[in-house]
Amino acid sequence: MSFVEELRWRGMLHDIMPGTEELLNKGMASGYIGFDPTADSLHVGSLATIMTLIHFQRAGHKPYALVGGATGMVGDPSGKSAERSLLSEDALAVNLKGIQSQLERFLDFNSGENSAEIVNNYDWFKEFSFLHFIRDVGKHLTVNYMMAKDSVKSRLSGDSGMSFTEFSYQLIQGYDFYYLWKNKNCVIQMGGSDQWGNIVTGTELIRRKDAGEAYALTTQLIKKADGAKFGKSEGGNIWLDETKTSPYKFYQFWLNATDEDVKKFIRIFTLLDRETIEAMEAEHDAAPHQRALQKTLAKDITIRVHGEAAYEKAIQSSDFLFGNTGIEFLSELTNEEVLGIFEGVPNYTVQLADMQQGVNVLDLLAAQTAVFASKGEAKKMIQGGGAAVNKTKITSPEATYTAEDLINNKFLVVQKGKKNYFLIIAE
RNA sequence: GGGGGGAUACCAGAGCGGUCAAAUGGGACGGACUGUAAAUCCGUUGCUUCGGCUACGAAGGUUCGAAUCCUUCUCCCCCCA
Repeated sequence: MSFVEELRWRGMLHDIMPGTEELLNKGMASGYIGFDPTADSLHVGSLATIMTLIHFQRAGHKPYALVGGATGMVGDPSGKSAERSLLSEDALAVNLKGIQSQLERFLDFNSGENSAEIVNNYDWFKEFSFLHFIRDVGKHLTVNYMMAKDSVKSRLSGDSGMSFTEFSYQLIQGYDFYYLWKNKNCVIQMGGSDQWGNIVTGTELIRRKDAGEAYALTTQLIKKADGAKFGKSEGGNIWLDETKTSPYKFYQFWLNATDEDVKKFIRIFTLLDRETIEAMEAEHDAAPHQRALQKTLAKDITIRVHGEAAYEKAIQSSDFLFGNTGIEFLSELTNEEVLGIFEGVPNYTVQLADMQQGVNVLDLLAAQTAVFASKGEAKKMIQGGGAAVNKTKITSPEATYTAEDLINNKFLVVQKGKKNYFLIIAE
């Protein structure tokens, strides 16, 4: 199946420039996607564009992943309603490194002529002087053209204005495309649908500067069925970096996808073929409570991002935390095994001596640990029946816990709501 | 340069001298139901040693008492030139 057909049935395709499909069907082509170094890790939102690159390579084309060492210094105004603050160059360097090492996990860098490559646009911008840039690049595009872009238009009509720096962003990204086209024979740029304007500036530059042909393709922005932004959970982003989002939490994020979303996600985020997915959907509809789709989705992505071992651990933790296993189960484990199960679950340390004296729940959960932000919140939550210790609901804000309650004389398992677990370690 | 309007909790937005820790809606969080779904319903949404304390753009002032009135400042919007 061709690359474009693949994206199409998976529901990933958003927009494609005429001629793109024909070109790709003629044989191997090179294409790229840029990644913004706005943080030191990619998140699940970037995963969709990574999948695009993976499909691109699997279809026999040569993928380039561009990390934006130069563009990151300017800041993409697309989708932003206000001027962004600039990242320091130090922070940028850290971010670039983090993102680059993550990208390396997903693509095949050893597959002959269509091996993936990672490039950094800082490499061709660092020696490019401002004067040469405005002569060689800026001269080819009119301000009128640049102002017609949505990302610029919306800012000009808004209240916050737009700096020259951000206005010029599209030229920088446009030149990236030109550079890769010229030097790496890169004929297509891909990206999320919000990147269409920037990408087309590139094809336009290539046309006007060298009368060359280049192509563009964008993918659907992922939204949840209820319209909410994809990739957030309990107030935080879901990152690919295991120190920012533990594999357990990562696994849980996918496992909790709604029935409606999961059918979309499994097409976008896994490489399973159409027959397999459709068969699985039928199975899911017959027994939705088994959540076969969610489990498959979560497994597939967790393994791809964090590896088999991390997945096994996530399963083990999930089985204990959400399965029928009673709290007694923990007493049969060694301390190391308990810690293993709770790896990725936030934990706090308290004094064993205090526990021997007995500690009031509010002090325990809001003062000695940060399970709750304040005693008031803890109190309300307990009164609302939303907190539990060792899988047993806390009945009153006056309750006291002692060393007697510790499992293995060391652990206390705390739940805030049904899904948020905390481990308290007494030592 | 002249004239007018505005700034309230995560967001939107009421309140215009005491009954205001501040209506209402959204969001977020929790509970029930369930499948660790969706929908629905219910509850919570400043801190507290529960005596109070800090809060309505900032700083002062009037008053027994201010989110509400006055002064100055900062920022935003609109109209005229």
